[in-house]
Amino acid sequence: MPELPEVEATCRGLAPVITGKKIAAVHVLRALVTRPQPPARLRKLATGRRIGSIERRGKNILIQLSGGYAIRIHLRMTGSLRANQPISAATRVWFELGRSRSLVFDDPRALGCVHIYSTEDAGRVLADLGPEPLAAEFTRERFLADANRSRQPAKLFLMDQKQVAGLGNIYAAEALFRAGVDPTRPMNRLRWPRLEALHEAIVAVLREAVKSAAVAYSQPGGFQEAEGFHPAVYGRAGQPCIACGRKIRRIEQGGRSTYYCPGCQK
DNA sequence: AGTCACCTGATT
DNA sequence: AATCAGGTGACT
Repeated sequence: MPELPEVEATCRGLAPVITGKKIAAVHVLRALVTRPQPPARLRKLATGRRIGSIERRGKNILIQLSGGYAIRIHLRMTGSLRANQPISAATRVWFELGRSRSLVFDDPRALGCVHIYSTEDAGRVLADLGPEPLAAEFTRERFLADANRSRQPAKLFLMDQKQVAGLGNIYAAEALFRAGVDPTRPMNRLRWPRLEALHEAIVAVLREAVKSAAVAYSQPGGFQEAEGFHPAVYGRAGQPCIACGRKIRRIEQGGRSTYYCPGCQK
């Protein structure tokens, strides 16, 4: 599930709950998720430190700790991070925060990861990420310049974390639909009005999604059903386009599904 | 630039 | 039994 909006909602939801808490103990139930770092490293380096902040960078979660260390968590496809939840079969790592408080990383597929770095190393690890689409650095000018430099198909460009940080399969497809851009179109062949529309669509789609994700995250069950976000194209192959009525198509790009409207996206 | 491997669970 | 999944890094 998690793309930028869900990760953002996770951080916002957790910040007031875990900031300032001290990590009393670390339990790594699945060594897989700390790989290639040994689980003992996380245990040793995190235990006893205090949580200074929790922030998002792209789809990464960064938990800054006292003493110049940071935990980086990536939820990948099926990870989730919640406070004061009972551990389950899907729990891979959990942190005791004292007074029976906890921070629990669940991930049924175990594709996600939990690493600990010195603050400088954390910076290096995240250095390759492109601009934050919801920050001031994501200007039209920068987007235009980056687009002109790339021959990638538009959908793959949007999902490339080095180009824009945080978009995944759903919101990339939704932004392209909203801007009327053919997902297979090479980025450097897009011209100004369309490119500006795409820039705006990215920001608008993500802003809306962050709002509904924040609501969904505050629900007891997590993100699950309570979602207020209804995709216009994602997952709707064969169904009529909400704008023109033509059938939504599904194609494959980079080994993943792309959904788009052949009428609206040229 | 394209394909695969990493994992597991849900759906066909 | 086979296919699919909202992500990414390491291969060719």
